[in-house]
Amino acid sequence: MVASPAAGQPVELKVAEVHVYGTADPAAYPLQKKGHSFEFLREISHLRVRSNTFGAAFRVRNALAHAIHTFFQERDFVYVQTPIITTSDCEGAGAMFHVTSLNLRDLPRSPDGAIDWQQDFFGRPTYLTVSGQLEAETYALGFTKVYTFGPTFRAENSNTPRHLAEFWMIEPEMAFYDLEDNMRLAEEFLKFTIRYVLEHCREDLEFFKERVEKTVLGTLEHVAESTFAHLSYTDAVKALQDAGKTWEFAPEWGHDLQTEHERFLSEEVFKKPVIVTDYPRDIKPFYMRVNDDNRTVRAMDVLVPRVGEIIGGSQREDRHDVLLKRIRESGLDERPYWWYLDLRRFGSVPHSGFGLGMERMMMYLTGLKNIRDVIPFPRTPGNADF
RNA sequence: UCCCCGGUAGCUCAGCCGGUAGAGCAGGUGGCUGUUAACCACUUGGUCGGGGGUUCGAGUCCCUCCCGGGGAGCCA
Repeated sequence: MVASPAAGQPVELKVAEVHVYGTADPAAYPLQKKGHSFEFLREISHLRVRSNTFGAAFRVRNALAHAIHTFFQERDFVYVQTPIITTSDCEGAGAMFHVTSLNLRDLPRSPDGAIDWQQDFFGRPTYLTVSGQLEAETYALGFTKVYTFGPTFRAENSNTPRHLAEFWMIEPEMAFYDLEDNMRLAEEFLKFTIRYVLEHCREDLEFFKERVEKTVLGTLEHVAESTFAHLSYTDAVKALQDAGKTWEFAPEWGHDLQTEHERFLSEEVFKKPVIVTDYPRDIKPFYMRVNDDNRTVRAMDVLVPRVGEIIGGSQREDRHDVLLKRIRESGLDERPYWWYLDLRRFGSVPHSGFGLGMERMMMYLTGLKNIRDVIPFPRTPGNADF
């Protein structure tokens, strides 16, 4: 390596010997010395990592993973590996993938013609997990503070730039935390990981600012120092109704917030992350703690500009009788939840937690607009190549 | 899954009212060159996403399927 006389570079290599390990036919090699579309590069996911954008993206992803563990480990959380194969067939988070070792061309049948799952590997229907939350709760009641960080699966036929069939989720769960503690942790967590990436991936973030999304660096620096906005679902609906805007779907108490509503709140009203709390009971899952008004639950969604919902969490229902009632109200069979209900029979305590999609966070950090570009090998309906 | 837009050379695209295809880049050859997504000249390269239909004739019009993008729903 010697000083370079050329402009724009401080040093250059003075090569003594060159050994070619593997050649690449230039007529067949798909990567060129020019900008390629992300759609094209996605078709060659095994080669796109050699490009500058994806090199930067996956360095940031690595730093984010490190930041996640660092944040929780520094705060005495215990890392729990929850199961990937599960028998809970309705955790309330969407369609699931079946896991089976049965011969699909010759399925065993019971006398009434239904599939005889007793002959399957686990002796009953099993699925890929959609969430480790329920299992994480059991460990939170043993260790006080835990977190999961692993893959989750959704068999939804979602075709959007924000959904994957296989994605990585972070789910902290804390005993003795109420919703306010939960929100505090979520905000601290987001700021910590942002600061970590700002500090360790400066060059890559500059690259994203220049080539992908010019607001990304400024937004991150701003968010790392700002205080998140808070408002209740009820106030959010009121604010939307009073906004003097024409909506495709009119905001109305009892209906879930639409994407256009969430974007309006985070991008136009507050221009920073917003935490919306206390959603109507009837549009949220059974495990969220019912408020004293009996109409709302202790839920919270963190909405960020550009990405939308990045975190969903709640204080959990810790009262056995209320939880059982809610499971039944939701039309679920309580029997598979016997162990979950046991947590409320044997030393129940208030506890809370949230789920954060790693890829959503990646989109926020990099400014990349398609979730398929922030995971090495994206799985989406009709696509499981590589 | 629903709505909208798209699929033409390896890549990015043009192709008008239907008359059987072009550019830039890449590749090849030669030249030039302290280059940075170099420059000059020449040049190879196409089942126009698949199938069906209308027509004397379809990249172009119609039907259908597949794939991609955007929006919506589901959510993280």
